[in-house]
Amino acid sequence: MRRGLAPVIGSRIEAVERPPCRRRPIAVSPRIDAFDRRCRNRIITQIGRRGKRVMIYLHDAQIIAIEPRMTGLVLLADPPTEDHLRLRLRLSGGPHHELLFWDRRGLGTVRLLSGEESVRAITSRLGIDALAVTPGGLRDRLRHSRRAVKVALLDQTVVAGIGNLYAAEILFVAGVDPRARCDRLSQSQWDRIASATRLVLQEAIHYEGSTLADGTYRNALNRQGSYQNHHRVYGRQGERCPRCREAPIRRIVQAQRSTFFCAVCQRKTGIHALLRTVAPSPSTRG
DNA sequence: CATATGTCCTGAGAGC
DNA sequence: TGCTCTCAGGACATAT
Repeated sequence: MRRGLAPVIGSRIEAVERPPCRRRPIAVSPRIDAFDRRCRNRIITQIGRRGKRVMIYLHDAQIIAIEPRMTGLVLLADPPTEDHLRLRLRLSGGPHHELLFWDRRGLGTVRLLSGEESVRAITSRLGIDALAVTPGGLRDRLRHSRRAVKVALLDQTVVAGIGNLYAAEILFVAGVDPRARCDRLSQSQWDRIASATRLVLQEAIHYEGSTLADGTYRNALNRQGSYQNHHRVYGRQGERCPRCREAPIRRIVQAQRSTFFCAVCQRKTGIHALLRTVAPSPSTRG
């Protein structure tokens, strides 16, 4: 999302409005009239990101913080439907005349922050950024936690930026059982989790995200991502594991969220986990 | 303090 | 066909 918004750097905000929407009005703060007044005639100087939040920096040190949550989209193109259009920033002086926030389920939020202090207030609870995780950073924070590692990876105060889909993919690539307690993980497992986190997220960014069966996720130009075609385990319960090509991918529920994994390739301990670190097995089949 | 649960929301799909 | 029910999961508030 952040990358897709780069074209509006340098544009001027002419107005902020809430389009007519039959659904519940979006949660904006401050209220829309103050939001509009404080944004008018400001120049967008940079687009940033803190965890999963998109940050639009204005020239007077204000910042628009967008939290898309499940179904929120930030768009420079026409939205999928007019019905769920929640917020419109009218722009001038650049290639796009509007920046939209569209949200089918309406869980997302948009906040206007004044300066670094309020940014800190809103982001101070975020952990290390997912694209910058280190094995030591993860281990220091979680080595005494009794939680299942998959649940801990979803905690944004531990690592900021991993969602449910990516937690499953990361642990599969790392070869770690999602049910394993954090306080039972070895240094080598933390190493693999950290590198798998960076690998999976960089892949996902390369393919512009995952547009799942509900078709919701789109980039800033309303185009689908293609990372769903590269998912190793997410949503693939019952299919054979892409690594061992034998065991079926299993679906379980942890903390009210679906988890997908291979019970053979993601064992807590044992010879399989040890062998895996030595040589990533080439398939002898197929 | 650490961890778990309830809450919000809409559309899709199941079951009858 | 149309109704009711369940589920998906982000972050935060509240409970244990």
